[in-house]
Amino acid sequence: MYTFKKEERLCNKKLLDGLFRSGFSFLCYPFRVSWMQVDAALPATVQVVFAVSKKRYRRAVDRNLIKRRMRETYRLHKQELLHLPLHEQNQQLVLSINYIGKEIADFKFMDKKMIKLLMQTCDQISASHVKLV
RNA sequence: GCUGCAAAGUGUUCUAUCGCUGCCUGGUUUCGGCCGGGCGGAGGAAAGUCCGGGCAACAAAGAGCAUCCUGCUUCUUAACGGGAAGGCGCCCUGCAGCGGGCGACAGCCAGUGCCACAGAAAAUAUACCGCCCCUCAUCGGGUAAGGGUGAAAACGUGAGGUAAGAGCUCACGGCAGGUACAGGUAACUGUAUUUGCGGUAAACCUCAGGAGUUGAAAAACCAAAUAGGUCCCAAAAUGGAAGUUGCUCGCUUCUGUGUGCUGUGCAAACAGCAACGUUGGGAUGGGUAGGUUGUUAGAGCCGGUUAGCAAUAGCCGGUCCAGAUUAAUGAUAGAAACUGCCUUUGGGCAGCACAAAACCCGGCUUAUAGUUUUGCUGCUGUA
Repeated sequence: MYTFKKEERLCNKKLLDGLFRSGFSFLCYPFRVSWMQVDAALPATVQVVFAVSKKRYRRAVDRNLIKRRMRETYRLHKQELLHLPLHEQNQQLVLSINYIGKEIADFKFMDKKMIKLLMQTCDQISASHVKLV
């Protein structure tokens, strides 16, 4: 349920390249999201990657803190907001979430934004699906 | 007691819920998994990547030259540009000692160069003022005692000496080199004697010692997939159209097909040969992505003991202590320490440093809230 194992992380280099080259993207401050639907079988319904700019945050301690908060908020909400709708539509997704905020946000703020982000993603996917059909 | 400096040590803790990662392990299974349990899981600097080593691959007869690095001595070590002890110089300090701090601290008596501005002159003294001699005077000659300049002025003071002067001579003193003796493993120190007297080697250089190159994205291995390379074997045609047949295969006819060479022919063209290409099969070594090893039992850590002034080393006993790889070591809530501020002495509010392993060690450097210990400077109080 609230797990976040290796299968749910995006490690495949080819998929990553494809995501950044031809995926869709939108902004949901303080995050920037890129996503792409995948036909080939994945080990999990959604594979995700979190990123924080090294240019913006010089110290490794800060980057770690942001990534951990992002991961935690994603972990708590992904099941009901992302996995269930996708499962109904029989879709698979790769996702990247970039942190672009200028300051280190606290947990509550990130939590709120992550819920919004996930819902927005779902909307976009179903919209594109309808368009294709 | 306070303050400052230096050195050494320490670098918040606990509970609940939900997770991540490594190892061990129980049950179940349709052998894909599923449900559990236990034990570990960032640092003193993990940082900067500045030195040194292990390890790995490649290179390599030996010697010299070049280039780069190091530079008081002895010791320590796997090694070092690190460390320890000692020597010398400078500073704290007006002198000496104690104590503390700092020092690229080998050689300008091998050679070459450089020394801004000012100043007459910055090094075999081209003499500005001055002094002395000669002269009626100028010119000329001697002179580094004095003036002024400068970061630095021809070793300092006194005497002799002289026309005036000058280490020219002498006495005392300063610094440097040589020699002898004494002490010390040595750097060096002391005494005697002798020779000399600007600085600069983070100037070239000289001397002594050292350095192969590249780094875990090193390197070794694994079975598949994809595209292409090379080699071998086989097929000689192949595409299109028409006919034959109920249809397909097959067969027949017509037509098109790159390069080179040879032959026939005036030419178009035809025939033959060659490799290349085409199709199918096989082999091969490399690249990409993936996985495993390398990769955490080590110059390890803790305690004791022996040797040593110490760095350090030996011996004995105990112990196993992170291992990620788009990169784990967390999030939330509550409580307790600690530090400020407020206070109605119940408490309330705020803060809690610097900073994240990436093959592994030894150092150095830099960052660091608090707090503990030791030493020292300064101030103040008491006896």
